[in-house]
Amino acid sequence: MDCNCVSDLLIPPVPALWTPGQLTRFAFPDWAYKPESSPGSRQIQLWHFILELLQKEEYHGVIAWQGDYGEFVIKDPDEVARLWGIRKCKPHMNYDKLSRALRYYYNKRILHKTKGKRFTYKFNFSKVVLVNYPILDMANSPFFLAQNHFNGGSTTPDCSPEAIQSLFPRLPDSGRGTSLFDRGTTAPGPEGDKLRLDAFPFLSSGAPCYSKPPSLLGPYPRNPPFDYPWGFNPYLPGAFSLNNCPKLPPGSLYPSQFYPNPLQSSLSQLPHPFSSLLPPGEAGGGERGAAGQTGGTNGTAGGQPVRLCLPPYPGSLSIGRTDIGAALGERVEANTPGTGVGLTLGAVGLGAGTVTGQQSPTERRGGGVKQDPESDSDLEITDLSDCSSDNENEHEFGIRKESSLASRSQILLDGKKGSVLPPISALPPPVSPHPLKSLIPLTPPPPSLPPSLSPAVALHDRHRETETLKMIHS
DNA sequence: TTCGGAACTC
DNA sequence: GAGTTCCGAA
Repeated sequence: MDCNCVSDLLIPPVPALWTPGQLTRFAFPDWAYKPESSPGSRQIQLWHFILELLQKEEYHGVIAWQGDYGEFVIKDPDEVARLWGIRKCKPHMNYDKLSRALRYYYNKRILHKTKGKRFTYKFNFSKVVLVNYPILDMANSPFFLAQNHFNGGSTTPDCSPEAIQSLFPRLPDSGRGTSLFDRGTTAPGPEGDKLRLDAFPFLSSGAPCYSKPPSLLGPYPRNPPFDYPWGFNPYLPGAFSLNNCPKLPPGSLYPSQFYPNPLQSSLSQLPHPFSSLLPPGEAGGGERGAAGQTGGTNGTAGGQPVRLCLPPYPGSLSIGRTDIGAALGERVEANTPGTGVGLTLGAVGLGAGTVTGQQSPTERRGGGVKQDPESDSDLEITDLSDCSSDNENEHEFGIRKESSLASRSQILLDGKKGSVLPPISALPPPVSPHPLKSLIPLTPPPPSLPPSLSPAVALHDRHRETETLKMIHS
């Protein structure tokens, strides 16, 4: 009898950038989570499954990103094995077998073990990328070589513009798409496939630019991995924001990415491919969006020069702010002259991990609450009653939905635990202060935009007023 | 706890 | 090919 337990399991792709409701610590390209990237969900590969779990907030108590970029820890090996067994209709799956399957990836260089850390593995995303999109020779890119543990990744990552550029042999010049490459309508063939930078949000993980990427979760330090001059802290909101990096409004505890509308409006200002981060129909949304689509003059309001606000990457990033910014700017400007781009923080995860005291898997086993029906991020674990053959213990497999909503409510609503949202100082650092992560124009928006629509604009105006007053006083 | 060989299934 | 299962070794 065929196993139908997961035959209908189709996990929708998730956006490359996370909304506040999708609190996660890393943003990986959506294809990395797509079950269709493997030959059918029924034959989902383990590493895809791992990514799925890692993606889902409700499983952060079971498996979660931790430590270096791409590194994850299996907090509950038995639970992960159980979920994997459910997925594969292998009721007798256990961690020993699961780990054997993970070890199977060692030789394939998709995973490797983090020595000295229990149940901790690390994705080799350069390999993963190659598996999915071999056209990107990332394995040979200095950008990724430095991250690659299999070629002596302890070397300082090469974050030079050339290294970064080596990842993107072709940059799009117009239009937007929904996949890794925009399929050029006028230029079929290799030149018609336009790489979407936004399909690689993980490039912004910071890992390639960090000798030691920021640690993320509970027991790990949350300070920036290195010191920044002038007290710059990339993990604070607005650290990369516009106009000499003014802070976000007081209520904005998180970078703009966590606010859908600001995100959209910000992205919509950007030239392609950054504007393509927005869903179709939204990229041009707002009064400032259209210019980005047309490669127009957005980002240069008032004729101000292009300015970039980049963190000074240490180590190999001797190029510092302006250099890499110029490199990026040049690339962007090649397509959209005069477009200013700035860099903002990567996604900050609020995850329900060790910080929030979420339910243990055992506790959640009794719950079975289907949470957030609107979310597309639920892992569809279905009954194994249809599982075939050796499922003599199939009664052990039930539908167990994790009630992450409850834990999320605790995070967000329980005043004792979080007071709506934890203070920014209590937040884990965002993972990716990398320039490619999210780019926001640094120049002020056109005056047509009511300040009420943009707290950042209001701040900017306030800042200008302050500057004016200072000038008057001086 | 981690590893890898070997046989095996699908 | 991609695991799964079993097992002994470190």
